[in-house]
Amino acid sequence: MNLKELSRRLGLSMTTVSRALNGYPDVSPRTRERVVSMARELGYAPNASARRLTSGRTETIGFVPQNIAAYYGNPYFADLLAGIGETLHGANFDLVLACVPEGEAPFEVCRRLVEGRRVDGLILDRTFTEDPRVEYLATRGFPFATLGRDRQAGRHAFLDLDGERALELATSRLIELGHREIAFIAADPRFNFVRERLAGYRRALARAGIPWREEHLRHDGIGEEAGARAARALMALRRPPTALLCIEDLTAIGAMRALRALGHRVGREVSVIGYNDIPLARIAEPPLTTIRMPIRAAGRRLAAMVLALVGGADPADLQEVWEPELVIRESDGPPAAAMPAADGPAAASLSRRPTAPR
Amino acid sequence: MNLKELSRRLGLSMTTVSRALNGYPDVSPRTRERVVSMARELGYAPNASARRLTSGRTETIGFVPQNIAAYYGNPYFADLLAGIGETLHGANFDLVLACVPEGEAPFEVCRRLVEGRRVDGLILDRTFTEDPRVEYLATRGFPFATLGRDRQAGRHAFLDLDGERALELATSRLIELGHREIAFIAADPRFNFVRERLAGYRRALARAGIPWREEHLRHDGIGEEAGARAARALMALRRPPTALLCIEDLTAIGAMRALRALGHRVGREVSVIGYNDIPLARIAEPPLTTIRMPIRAAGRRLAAMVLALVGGADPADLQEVWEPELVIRESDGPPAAAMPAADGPAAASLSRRPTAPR
DNA sequence: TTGTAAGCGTTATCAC
DNA sequence: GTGATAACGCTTACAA
Repeated sequence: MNLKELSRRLGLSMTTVSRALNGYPDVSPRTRERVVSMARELGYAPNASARRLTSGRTETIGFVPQNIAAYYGNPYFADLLAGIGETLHGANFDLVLACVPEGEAPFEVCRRLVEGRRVDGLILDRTFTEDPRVEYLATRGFPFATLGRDRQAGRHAFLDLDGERALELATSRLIELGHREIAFIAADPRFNFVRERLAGYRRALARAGIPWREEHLRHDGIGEEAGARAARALMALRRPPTALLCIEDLTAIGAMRALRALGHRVGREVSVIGYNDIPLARIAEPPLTTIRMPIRAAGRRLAAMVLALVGGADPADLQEVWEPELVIRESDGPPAAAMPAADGPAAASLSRRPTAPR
Repeated sequence: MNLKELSRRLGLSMTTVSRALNGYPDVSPRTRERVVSMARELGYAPNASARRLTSGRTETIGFVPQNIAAYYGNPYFADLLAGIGETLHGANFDLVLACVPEGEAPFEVCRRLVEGRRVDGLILDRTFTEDPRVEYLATRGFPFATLGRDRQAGRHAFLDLDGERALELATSRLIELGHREIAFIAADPRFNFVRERLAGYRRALARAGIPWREEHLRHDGIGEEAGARAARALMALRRPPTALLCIEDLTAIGAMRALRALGHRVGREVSVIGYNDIPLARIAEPPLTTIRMPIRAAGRRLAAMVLALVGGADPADLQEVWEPELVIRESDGPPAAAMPAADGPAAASLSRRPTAPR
């Protein structure tokens, strides 16, 4: 069933039927009613390809992750997509998910979508500081929004949870608790979100006059295994840290497991702070102190931004930075040396590797 | 830049250019070379909508989850999508992700995709025993594959990890270890995967002559919180179970946390078995005994199936059941009453609520 | 080997 | 209000 056939049966022209169906004003109420009911009866649905070809709009938005492998096992992904998808669905837009296979350039995938006119707009996640995707799209003036800022951020829509501020918050808290040996388990520093958070970490250290130590910075990656590995390496240092900041909750959970296996009581001798506040964080042992990232809401907002861009909005009006919030649970506390019954001055003392019970 | 313009510049007809670009044999090597290099130079890329309209093929596959909310916080989702996306990408197909918002019928979403001719095929996950999506698609003869079987399974392509067999395996193992009070933390029984696994659980119990107890079956849901809640409820029973089978790893992880909080040592007094073998399972405390689900490979296979269907394959030839594998780690063991130093006969004794240390 | 021309199913621009 | 008719950009018989 197509427009032609439908209008033939109605004894009307395609024009009139099309207008009736698309809610144009210049059609008589009676005609519209006839058309609509007949269309329903015959199960008419317009052919999306034809409509797209004619109108020039695809009513489709693409999502291009940096590398989908990076999301393996990460609960964060479903929530982000759910938020995006929900909003697009409400606008009658489709969501195309571009899965960039290992070894292929995400940039090429973007290009395929843009040049083939397969999408009206794009959403990018986990951008690199120098990101060919961003460069390509920004130069072309193509509508897109990123989760997180990058070097080109002035030229496009973005939504960012202020990662620098977040890590400043987390680091400062640890410092206030009395920690001076604070490590950071990060990931590939090409990621903007890694770079940003790192900056916050270093700034907080600097402000407190704590020297920054190279060996306290790890780039193992995001997963639990990476977190565990990094934690083991850190605790094996001659001067092991008393607190571990982690790039994500999953990383923190891995780190906590490793710490426990080494006999440390997390939240007592060693503090751990995560990032994102995934559901698992609340239920972790001990419950994880972390930065809250309203990821589903972020997905919704990103989708709304791209829809606005497609509707002609100015990217400059679509640049948001959300304030981070530190959710304090039980995985952090004063360092062992600063505990009530401890000897010596609290904050400035060197940390010692505690010999935990059990 | 479009075909018309490109052919004008080349001094060739659109036909010839189209053929040269699409690799048809009846075009001279010299011409093809000229065409290809000029196309590249001018950055020509065919308009997907136009091609779709003409060819009648969209080169797009849709994925319609039952309810995306059910995946919140579930790492399983990213892996499944990655597998699907990878394979589709290799075939130059797009992946449309349909996010069904809360309260809306997934069936309607399917219909929109099918009737608007937005996709050539569909992949469904987490089907219900009576699933309007399946009914609709199967009746229409539309190409689609499901992850898991359902009542209509004879009529469509599917891939299923044998959940019944899997739970038989897991349950039998617990029985062999000496357990007789074995609970099952399940989820909404409308899900086929829940029903199947439940059947395996009951069959194994029946074969061992263990009476099936209603109060040992829970339908709390999949997340960690649900698992924790169910575990607490079960352990509060007058005759608490000595072993907990869980519908997914996340459920099991939640249950283990709750058990520990109650003072039980998981793998000693109480056994727990999960399902899926997500990355977290290996690193859980204790490492979780579970059913291995090669979810990314499943995604790949599902995509390949739909591609085959679109290419004209017979659904009857695309029905696979994969053998489950039990990954034994440390979350299961003999029941407390059957431990070496225990009194009385091993297997048949009533379990007692152990009073754990710490 | 190459070209002509007829669609594909819409929407949009005109007249009437 | 309604109806011809021309795009939209491509593929593909059919001719040459």
